Amino acid sequence: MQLYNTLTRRKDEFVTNEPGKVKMYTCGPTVYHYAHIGNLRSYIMEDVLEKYFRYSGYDVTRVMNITDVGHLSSDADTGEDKMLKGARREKKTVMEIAKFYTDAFFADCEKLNIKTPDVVAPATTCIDEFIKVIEVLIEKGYAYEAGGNIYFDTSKLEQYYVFNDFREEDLEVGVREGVEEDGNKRNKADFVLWFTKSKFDDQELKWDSPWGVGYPGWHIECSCISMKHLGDTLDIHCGGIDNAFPHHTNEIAQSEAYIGHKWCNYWFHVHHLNTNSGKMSKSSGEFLTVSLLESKGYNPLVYRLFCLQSHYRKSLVFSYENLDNAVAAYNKIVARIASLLKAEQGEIDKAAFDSLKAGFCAALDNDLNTSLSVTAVYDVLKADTTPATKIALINDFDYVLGLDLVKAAQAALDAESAQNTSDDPFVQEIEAKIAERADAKKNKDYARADAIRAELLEKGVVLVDTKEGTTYKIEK
RNA sequence: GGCGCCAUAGCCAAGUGGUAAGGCAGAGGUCUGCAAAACCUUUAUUCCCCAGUUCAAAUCUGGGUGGCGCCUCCA
Repeated sequence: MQLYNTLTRRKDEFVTNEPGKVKMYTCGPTVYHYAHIGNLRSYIMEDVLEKYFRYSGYDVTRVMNITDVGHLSSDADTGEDKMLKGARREKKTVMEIAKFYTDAFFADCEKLNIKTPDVVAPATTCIDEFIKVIEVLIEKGYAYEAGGNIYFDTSKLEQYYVFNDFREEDLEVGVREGVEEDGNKRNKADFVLWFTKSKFDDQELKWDSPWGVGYPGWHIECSCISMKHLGDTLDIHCGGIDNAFPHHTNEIAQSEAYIGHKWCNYWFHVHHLNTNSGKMSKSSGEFLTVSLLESKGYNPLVYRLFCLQSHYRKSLVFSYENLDNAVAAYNKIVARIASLLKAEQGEIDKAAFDSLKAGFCAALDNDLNTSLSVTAVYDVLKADTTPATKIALINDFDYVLGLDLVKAAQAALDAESAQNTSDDPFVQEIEAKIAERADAKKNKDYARADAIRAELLEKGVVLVDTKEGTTYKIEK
């Protein structure tokens, strides 16, 4: 499998440290608010990656952190902790906020068919590890104390800017509004490992440490959690592209300074979901959540398809027009599968199965080309082979795609057959109207027939005339 | 100011040297009392622009233009 590696800036053949085993780390959410669908794009693409590893036969161990402390809303110890800010907004404790939004995050993931990682570790459960690693970094001379905080000294590294050709003097500190430079730092790029001197005294979560009571910096958690659960080598580290610098750059700095050798070979970065006005973010602009899409009648899996139709390394523009495009595509695929399920199944054609599967794998082997993998589904639907073969293939692909295609088709068929036997008064009313319309049609009273059709449409019932009679669909 | 990514039809999008996949929308047709649905057919002489390399360029090189991201909150 070829994967684009941000570290080498090219597509590399994916080779694990230990044959057959993938150690995978994913930066998890900061649980101070709901995840928006842009955040979830990353988790969808990472889920596809993880599932494709498993589909390809790898034994995967995947770890994800939950940032429930230490994520300041700006550098230089001037910004509030995001968690604390959320807590204050909702008049709850930090831990209540963390619990609530962690649950909300995994509920969204479930709706999107995103598998929960093998290990999910909240930062607050690993404080001892953070302290241990920071102590070693100080011992080794990579970290220093200044103004009550512990900083990582980036000048001690041979190469700090691993993902970008930044030159320190070209970096503009405070390019963003509201960010001030921290005068305690020896070098521009240094970052805080442990805070004890916070400008706000009411920081809720604090722990004792050799440097005083305080709390960890944001970057240290991912390094420590990864090393705690996956050891001192990592095959692939995932996250949003905006985290490449500084977050992932700092992770590499800390981790490699601590363990003294190369840490992670592959860096997988998902690009952003944008709106017409630019990047979607929690702190500005539109706030689109899975629940909001559901309230507008969208199946969350349609959003998953929307993401899959693009490539993870391309920025994607969200619009309702584009999402509607995915709705139509999803419904059509499901309808075609439903008609396959109704047909005479036949035998599975092994040769056809293998060759269509090869096309699907070739797509994903090429830097996780999910757009082509969706095309592979269309190739199956169009192929000259038995329904049994097609359904087996789509089920097989859906392990990775996670679109519940056959399940949705089966549900549609079940709903159809339930209609015939339902004693729901609404259904009986529809049946009566259909019978009335059939009579009108027989008597060539088309005005009456059309009036009945319009009346039912008003109630969200769409009539479908077939040779066998009239069926209907109830639309949301 | 520095660094990076990207530009293919109305929209989404594949294609990394051999003559433009696929999907959605649209158009025409079959079916229908008419629709809808379904099915069939169809839709880019051309890939942001200008040079260059080559027998051959959407693809490689150089120079532009435009969009986006990062440069200490972000997935």
